[in-house]
Amino acid sequence: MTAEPPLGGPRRGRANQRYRTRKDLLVAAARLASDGYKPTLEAVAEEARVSRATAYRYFPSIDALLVESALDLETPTPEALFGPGASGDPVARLEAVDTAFEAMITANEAAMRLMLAETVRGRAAGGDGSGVPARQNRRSPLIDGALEPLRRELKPGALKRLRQALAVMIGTEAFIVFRDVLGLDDAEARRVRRWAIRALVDAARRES
Amino acid sequence: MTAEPPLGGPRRGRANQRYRTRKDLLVAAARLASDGYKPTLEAVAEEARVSRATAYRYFPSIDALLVESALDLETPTPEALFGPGASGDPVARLEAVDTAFEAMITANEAAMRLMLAETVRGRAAGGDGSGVPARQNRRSPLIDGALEPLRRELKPGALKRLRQALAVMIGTEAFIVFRDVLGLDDAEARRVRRWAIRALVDAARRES
DNA sequence: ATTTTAATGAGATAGAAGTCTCATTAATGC
DNA sequence: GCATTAATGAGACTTCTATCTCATTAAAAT
Repeated sequence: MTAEPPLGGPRRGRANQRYRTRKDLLVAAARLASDGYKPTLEAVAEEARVSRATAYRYFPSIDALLVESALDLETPTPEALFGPGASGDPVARLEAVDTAFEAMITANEAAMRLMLAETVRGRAAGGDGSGVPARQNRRSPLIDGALEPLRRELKPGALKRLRQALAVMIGTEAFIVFRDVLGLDDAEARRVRRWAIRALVDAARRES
Repeated sequence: MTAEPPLGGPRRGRANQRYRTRKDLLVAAARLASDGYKPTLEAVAEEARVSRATAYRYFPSIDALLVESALDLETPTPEALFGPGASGDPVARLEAVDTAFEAMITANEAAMRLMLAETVRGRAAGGDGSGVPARQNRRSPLIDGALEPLRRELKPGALKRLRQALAVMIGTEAFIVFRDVLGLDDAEARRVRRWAIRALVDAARRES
C-alpha cells in the first residue's frame, strides 16, 4: 500500500533505492509507534538505519511520517467485502463494513489515535500543518459498496445523505466518542452503532 | 467557568493571587489561539505578563494549557436552553442543542481542534497524558435535557441507546468528519445532521 | 510594622524539531 | 570497468519545550 517514491526529484534515476529507503522509514515508524508512544524522528531514523537528514528528505516532519505510516495500514477493499457470496441486505453489508473498521481500529488503536490527532490539528491550529498528509477517506468507498443494493430504491440525494450520515457512525471518530466521551466498552459501542446504522437505513428507505 | 485554584500547593494561602494568575494564563492562551495558530508557551506567558517558569508552575505543558483554555469556553446549560418557553418536541429541542454546539465549534474551531487532538492523543499515545485533563462530556447533559419529553414514552434502555447514538452525531467529532473526511460545508453538514437526528429519534419512538 | 514564606522572575540547562551546508558513497549509464 | 551524479551521512545552527536553581517580591499572619 506504500505510495510510489518521492515526487520532488528527477523522475527517473534510482527509484528502487528511494522506494526502499522510504519504505524502511515507514516500517520503522510503525514498529516504534505500535507500542503507543510517539517516537522521535531520531529514533525512527535510527531504527531504519538512516540518518536524520535523510529522513527529512523523505518526510517534511515527524508528524507527516507518523501519519503516513498509519495510513499505510491496509483496509479491506469493497471487492473483498462484497464479492459474489455477499449478502444483498444493505444492513448486513454495513455491519460487515463496521466489523472491518472496528477490527482495524482496535488492532492499531495507538496509531489511529495518533493519525487522528495529527490530521485534526493540521487543519486549523498547530501552525501550518504543512506536510501532514490530508485526511484520506477510506470509509466512503466501503459504505458505498454496502449501499449498492439500495441504488435503485433510493433517490440520489437520499442515498448521498444516508451515506454521509453513516460516515459519522462508522469510523475512528465514532469510536473515540464511544470510548472517550461516553465511556462505553467495545461490545456496548458496537450495539449502539448497529442500532443506529439500522435506524438510518430504515429511515432512508421509508422516505422513498 | 474557570476551575478553582491549583490543587498541588498548600490548601490555604493566597488563593486569589493564584486564581488570578491562572485565569490570566487561560485568557491569554485563548486570545492567542483564537487566530488559528498554536502559540508558544513563551508567547502565552508574555501575553499574560507572567514568566515562563510561572506558566509551567500552573500547567505541566503548553498543550495542557491550551486544552484547558479551550475547555474554558462556556457551553449553554440545559436550564438556559430548555427553560419555560422551550418546545416540547424532542426533535426541536435536539436541534437547539445542535445549533448551540455548531455555534460554539465554528466560533472556536482552532481551539476545539487543538483540544480534540490533545485529548485523543492522551489516551494511548503521546506518553502518559499526565496533566492533560480527561475528556469531559458536555454534550450528554444537553442531549438528556432535550430528550426529557421522551422519558416516559421510551424504555430506559432505548432512551440510553438513543442518547448515545445522538452523542456521536452532535459534537466536535461529527463536525470533523463532515469537514475533513467528507468535505462538506457547514450548511450541508447541518442538513445531514438534522436528518440523522430525526431519523434516530423516530426509530426509537417507533420501537416503543 | 515586622516577620514569614508563598508566589514569582531570571536564567541555566537539556532534549527534540527542523533547516543547511558540504563531503562521501554507491547506483546507473556509458 | 569507469565516470557521473543522485542519494546519503555528518554535523552546525536555530527554535521551542520542559526542568531546575536561586534570588526577589509581596501577601498574610503576628
